Amino acid sequence: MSVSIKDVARAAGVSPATVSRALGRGPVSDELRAQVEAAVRATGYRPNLAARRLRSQDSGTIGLIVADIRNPFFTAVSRAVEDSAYRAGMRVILCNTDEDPDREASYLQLMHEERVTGLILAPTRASYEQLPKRQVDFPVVLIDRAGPPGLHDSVVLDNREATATLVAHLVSRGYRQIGGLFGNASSTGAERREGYEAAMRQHGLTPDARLTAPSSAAAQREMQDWLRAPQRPRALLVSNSLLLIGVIRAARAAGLRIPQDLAVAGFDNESWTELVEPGMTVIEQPVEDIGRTAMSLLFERLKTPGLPVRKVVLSGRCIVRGSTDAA
Amino acid sequence: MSVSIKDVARAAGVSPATVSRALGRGPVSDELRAQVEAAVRATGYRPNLAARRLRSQDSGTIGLIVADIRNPFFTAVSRAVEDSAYRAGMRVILCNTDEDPDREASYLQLMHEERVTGLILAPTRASYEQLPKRQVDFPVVLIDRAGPPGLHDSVVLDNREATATLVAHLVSRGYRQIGGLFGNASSTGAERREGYEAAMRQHGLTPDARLTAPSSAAAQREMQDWLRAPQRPRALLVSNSLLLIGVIRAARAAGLRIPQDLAVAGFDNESWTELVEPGMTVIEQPVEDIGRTAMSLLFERLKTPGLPVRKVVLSGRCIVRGSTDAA
DNA sequence: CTGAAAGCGCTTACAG
DNA sequence: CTGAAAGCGCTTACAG
Repeated sequence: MSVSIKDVARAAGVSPATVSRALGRGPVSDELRAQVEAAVRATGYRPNLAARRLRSQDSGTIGLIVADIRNPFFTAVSRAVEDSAYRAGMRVILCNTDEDPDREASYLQLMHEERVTGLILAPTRASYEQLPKRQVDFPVVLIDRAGPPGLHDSVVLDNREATATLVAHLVSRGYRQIGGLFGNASSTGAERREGYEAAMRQHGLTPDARLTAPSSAAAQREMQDWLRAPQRPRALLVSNSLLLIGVIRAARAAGLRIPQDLAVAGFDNESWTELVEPGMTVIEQPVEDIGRTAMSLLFERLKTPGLPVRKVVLSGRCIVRGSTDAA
Repeated sequence: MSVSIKDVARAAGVSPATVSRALGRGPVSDELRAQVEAAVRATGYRPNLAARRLRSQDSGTIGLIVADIRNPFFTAVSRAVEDSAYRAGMRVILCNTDEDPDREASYLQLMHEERVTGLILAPTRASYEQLPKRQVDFPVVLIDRAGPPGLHDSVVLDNREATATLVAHLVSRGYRQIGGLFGNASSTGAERREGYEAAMRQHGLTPDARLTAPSSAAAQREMQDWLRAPQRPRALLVSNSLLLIGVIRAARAAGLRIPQDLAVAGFDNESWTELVEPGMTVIEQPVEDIGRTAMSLLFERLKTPGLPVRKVVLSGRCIVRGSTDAA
């Protein structure tokens, strides 16, 4: 069937061991190396990674489990992770849980079966309590969502700071009836909600938070009635860009203009948030940094397993646009 | 280190072969099966996929090489492919070329080293001529972009029909100076350009096509001068959603209102194309179908290698919105 | 620097 | 139905 290292060895007139060394970093004379390289070209040989991994006991693979690849935040983080891995000569296995704990559990199992070198994980909210119980044979770095303290390295946004910034911004623009819409499937939604509520109280205002399944459609449904209620919010803080789409749709369906009738502030600086009139005020997350930092934490832990658990908290950047400026 | 099948065998009081059979589809008595399952639980055993693949000569893996995972079209197709694969009990290796032929070549090599069962590929334009020369050990299905005729199965959009539809729509709205902006990195961009030019001539109009690197920023740069030229187009056909973002930005920078000063029609029904005022007229691609069909073609070819080469051409759906309605 | 040999963890004919 | 044995394609001590 496929060309093996033995075929190359035969063609080069050397032993399989020498072929292996010539392709890797082993000591081989220039003469034999040239013969091997010629034989590789002649035979079209490609090493079998399954065999290599089995023998070397090193998968050379990083696992990456994200919650929703449709969320551009995770797409961007994935790209950063893959770039880092590629540079380090490692492969990435990307899996998408869709916020489903069962799928997450099955992917976690897959990571073991693949014997990954390390794992970068955005855990579903339901898996939070499971994390300490689950024994893993490889280092784990949590992204976007922190787990139980002191368990795994993590890199997250400063959600408290970000929500405080948005609330302060809205208050400074004169808004007082500020509602909040948060995803119910992640600790991130929960943290942003807490940050929002704390900030509201600090300003002497009454928080008015709602939770929704993390999709545009669910968010739109949740907003439908709320925006038509007499006590509807005049401004809205929305915890991610998928929900934001639903909010905008609901506002339009209810005949509410942004920002005149309803101010809106969200998360993630997607291209479209600038294009949709009057421009959306958002917290921009340092997506590249999150991915890169996660890989750094992973590599450092692989090198020095005894390191204390580290939590890296990154700041977002508030981009003010027309959606919060009723003037 | 890790628990192996021998450890499970010892714990269950059976041979490794029996453990293997109990975990697979082999014939095992209910009694021994129960013992094995208990031993698996007790030991926390996870099969080593590298070993399994090496021995069984079956990677159980589908390769998926896309051109740009930031393009939501490919994100959506990827999800469909992964769903199909998951249901078939297969894994997917997702790689992203960023339209770089070198990266594509290196990923193609990776696919060989992983001994993938089959490959789904959106080839870069530069690789088009290489395709026939490249010998592959597994079936390949091309998506989004067809290769040389008769070489590989493929599933593509009917680009000619789609562009004809858009041109006819614009003409029916009274536009005659209709320009076209197309990506220069893919055969898709080229096909849409040809379709556009043919349709323009059919309507007795002069085509005015420009090419650009496939990013929002490049598109914006390309449009900058064009939109300020005296002979600027009054309507614009844009070949994907990334370019569309650049076009909208450039139009705004030039102070042109959509659609009053410039009508715009594009591809891919992203959420934001509805939200950005006055709504973008687009061709919606059947992304789910594309992914699913690609997997079907692959599985059918694996089952029946002798099948003739098939090209599945799917129709897009034209969604008319305000961006082409200056009325 | 080079080769012969062992072995990574599985699966699968081969006997029974 | 079950087990002993061979072997998938590599890499890596071990000798020389």
